Amino acid sequence: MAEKRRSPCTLSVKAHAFSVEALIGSEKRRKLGEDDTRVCFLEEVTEVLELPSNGGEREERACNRASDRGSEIECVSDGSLESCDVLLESPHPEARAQRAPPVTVTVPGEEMRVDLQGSDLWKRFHEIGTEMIITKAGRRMFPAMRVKISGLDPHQLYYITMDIIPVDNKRYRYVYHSSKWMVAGNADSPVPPRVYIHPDSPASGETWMRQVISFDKLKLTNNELDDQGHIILHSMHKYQPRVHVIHKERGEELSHVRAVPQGDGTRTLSFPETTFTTVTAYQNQQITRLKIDRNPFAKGFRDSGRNRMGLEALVESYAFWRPSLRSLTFEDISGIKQGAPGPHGGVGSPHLLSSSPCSSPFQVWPLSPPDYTCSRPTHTPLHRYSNLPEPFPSPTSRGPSAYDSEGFCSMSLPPSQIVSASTPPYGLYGYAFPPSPRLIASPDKMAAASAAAANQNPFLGSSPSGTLADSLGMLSGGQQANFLFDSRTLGMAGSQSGGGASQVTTHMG
Amino acid sequence: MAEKRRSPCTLSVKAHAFSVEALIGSEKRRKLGEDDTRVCFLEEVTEVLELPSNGGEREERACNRASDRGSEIECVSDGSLESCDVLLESPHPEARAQRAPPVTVTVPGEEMRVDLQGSDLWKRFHEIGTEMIITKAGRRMFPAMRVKISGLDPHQLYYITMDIIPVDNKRYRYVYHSSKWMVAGNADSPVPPRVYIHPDSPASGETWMRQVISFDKLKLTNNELDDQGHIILHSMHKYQPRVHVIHKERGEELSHVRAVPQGDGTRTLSFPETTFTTVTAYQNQQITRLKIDRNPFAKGFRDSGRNRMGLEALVESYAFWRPSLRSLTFEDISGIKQGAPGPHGGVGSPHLLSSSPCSSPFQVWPLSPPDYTCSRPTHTPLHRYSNLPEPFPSPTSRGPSAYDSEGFCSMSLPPSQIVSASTPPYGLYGYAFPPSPRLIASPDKMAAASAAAANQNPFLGSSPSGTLADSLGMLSGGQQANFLFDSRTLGMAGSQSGGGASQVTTHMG
DNA sequence: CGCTTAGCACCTAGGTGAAAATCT
DNA sequence: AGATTTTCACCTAGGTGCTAAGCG
Repeated sequence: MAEKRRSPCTLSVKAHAFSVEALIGSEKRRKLGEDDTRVCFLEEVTEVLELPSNGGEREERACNRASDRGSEIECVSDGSLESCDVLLESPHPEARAQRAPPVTVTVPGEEMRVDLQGSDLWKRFHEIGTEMIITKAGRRMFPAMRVKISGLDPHQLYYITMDIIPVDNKRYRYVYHSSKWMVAGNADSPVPPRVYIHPDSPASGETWMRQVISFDKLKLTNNELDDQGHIILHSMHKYQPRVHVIHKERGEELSHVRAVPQGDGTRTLSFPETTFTTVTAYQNQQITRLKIDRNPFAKGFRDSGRNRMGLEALVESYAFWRPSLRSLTFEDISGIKQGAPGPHGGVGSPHLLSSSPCSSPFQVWPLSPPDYTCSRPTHTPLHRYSNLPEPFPSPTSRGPSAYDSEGFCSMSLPPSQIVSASTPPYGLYGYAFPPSPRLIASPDKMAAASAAAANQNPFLGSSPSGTLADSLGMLSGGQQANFLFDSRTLGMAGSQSGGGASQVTTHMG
Repeated sequence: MAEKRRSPCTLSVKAHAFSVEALIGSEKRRKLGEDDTRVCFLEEVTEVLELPSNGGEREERACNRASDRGSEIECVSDGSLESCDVLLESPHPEARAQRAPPVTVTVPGEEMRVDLQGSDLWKRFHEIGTEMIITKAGRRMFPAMRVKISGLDPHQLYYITMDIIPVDNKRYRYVYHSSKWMVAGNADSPVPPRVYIHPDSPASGETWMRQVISFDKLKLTNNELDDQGHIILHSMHKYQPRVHVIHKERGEELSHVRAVPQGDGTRTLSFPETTFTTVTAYQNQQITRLKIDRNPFAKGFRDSGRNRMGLEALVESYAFWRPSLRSLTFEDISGIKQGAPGPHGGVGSPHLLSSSPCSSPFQVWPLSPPDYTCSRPTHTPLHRYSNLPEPFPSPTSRGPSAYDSEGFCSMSLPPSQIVSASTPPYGLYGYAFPPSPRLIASPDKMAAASAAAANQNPFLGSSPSGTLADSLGMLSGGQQANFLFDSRTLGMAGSQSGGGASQVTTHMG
């Protein structure tokens, strides 16, 4: 099966050029793990920013971005064991200084909190320097943005949208020699701004809060003439995704166009760890690896997994095609290893083919953390890299935590843990959330809703799922009957739902 | 490849019991074909029915159905070459007699027309006796309901929903001996009524009219405890799908629940050829065959196709596993044939393994058309069976018309037409409509919409696709700026869009 | 015996990065 | 030489009817 692939055990041509630094990666932080949903005990951080109109460094950099409407919240809080210094980082110090109270609040006392799901994975990428492939036909993001929102008025309607704005006005190029992104000039000319409207929009606050709001259907393209509605970006630029929560005013659906996104009923949220650089082909091998290890659709490029033959068979077949097994080069080893860090360690020769570039003769620790400033628009301190030399986890151990498996270095782990890689990583990350049909942000809007028995008219009666009611606007409550979430309540709720996720709390009317 | 299937060339165990009548089928009507979208020159039929409140035979039969709200339109018009008598049929003669003018019309002069897409295929099934499988997990319908609507107010918002009501209060069983559905008692107790809300809802009339509105994501289940929002039905009962067009009143989205579906802003449409009997396993072999031949997902059960080996290889491999090739039984032949009516005729022995039960020694014409009255709630005359003995089409010819390929009898066609089956039926029927991304009823609502360049604020500016505007309710027009379609205009439009489709025109406010 | 269910092989549909080809 | 496009094998995800087993 695996032999069908033309060269399953070799790095790309660019592998000849990658640097040792790039192969090592700044791995650390191994959590008690419970996937992305593990509990966060850290205090949430509230950053309510009011960008007056135009101004500040960012405004000058961002060409096509669609900001400057409503208040913008940036959240960097983190439930992981990472240094809490990060919590106070902000890519926009000038904006943080303006920290302003929320403007007119339609529902006084209501407080909205947003958790970024999969924050840990995002940070793993961010530490390396997240890259997102863009293609003419449109390419999904991985990871995808997933948020969980609290504090909405359950009976009000909201649109939730996402856009992606430039982080600066620079163009970048990746220097293999130094494994760094370097400025390569000014940004290209603006592209048509686009917004991805979450397909469940509009929906009630109740509906939104009940589900993880996923943007995994969103696609990025570099085709400026795209007619598929994908988000158009420039390659080799840095971007920041943003989520917008837009309160739908009753009776205003067909008018007051401009008021919708600009009014106080709109909140804009961004998570600095979700910034990324657009590419048409991955530049950093670590990014490639992490994508392959975590994106289920790239499973074909993992050599671990249940369908894999054992080490012996692999070596045999490999020797069959490449008779000079004994004269394996670094490229050979890396190639084998890159995809097959899994089931071998426990049964075969864990040293010969153990699992990562780290085991290569070139393996070294970086003397200093890589400079990621190019990948972050801020002056963020690099605290997170301070504990780099921690032992790496098993590259493919598939324990209860999705974040325990990375596929990097395994040398410090006993072979038994490596063997556990043979159990496939099904259901990791959000792609296999526990099937809670109504709660998953479905592409279909779960449109078929129970119209509640006991009534001949399917449009009458209560709607257990709420979907029908949401879609048909049959909610009985109104602005007079709002649920009020205060910050204390939400803070407590954080220990139930938002573990490990970036969070933000704000007021919204 | 094909040999992997355990018994690719045998009928099911039930094959021993099927009747010759069931194998023959009432085939006829071979059109010039242009798929489902071929032009219809027949005059459209308008049937505006006002079901007063309760009354009529049907009301007594339907137990759980959610009718009796708004006016209900039944349409049986047809653009095919079928006898035009059908055009005047109605399953509800008593209702037809009442043919009433539309009730309060919000927009005077506006006339709504609905075309059933794929009407020809529906009729093919209907002639046999459509069966739909229901499962615990939910099963899609095939064919799926697809309609095209004209005459809506482009600037108003509408919900489009579908429900499925019992045709009578009977339970049925299929008698293999006579290939008929027979009444087997009274209907089972009612099930929770459910409504499938088209995922694009709500959307503007403009949006709805621009696309084929497909209900192919709808699923049927026999699980009365279903929590997936699927439509719950009883097995072995007869049902009629209905489409509802519900005008969304501005400002009423959160109240006046009952008014929404009952008011004059609601139109209910049903197409008698879409009635079906629910089953947990197909009863009539003809239905099985037609499903396999037309549903792309059942392609694995067709033995035609590009990946198929030639007849010789097929026979060889068949003989390999079943050494008694020379003593092929009818079951053997039927088995081969059932799946492989395709590439053999032109190259090998078209008589030995040619393509259908019709070529079996049992092949006969039915002396009288099968009694389908059970499958139709009406006293519809059986005109459509009058021209039964017409030559059958190529079973797998894949010409420009999806309706030219059926997989029944090929004996009257030259081998060359049969060989053409080797070109796969990709893109037939609606599953592969010409990709007009914005116009296809997408599960995603095409949420990422262009916010029109030229504006920093993505929520401002015009929306070329209309999607953003529709979703955010930013249409500038209102009730004062309605497009008016009169019946003449719509009739002309029929030659562009609704060819071969069932149509209905009504007034709607 | 009739009907239902669960597992299966076989598909469609489409998301991956690799690699080669092409563009600039 | 760098960036982009295209094609491909290999996946996920899920829709088919078949089959055998289960149920009443």
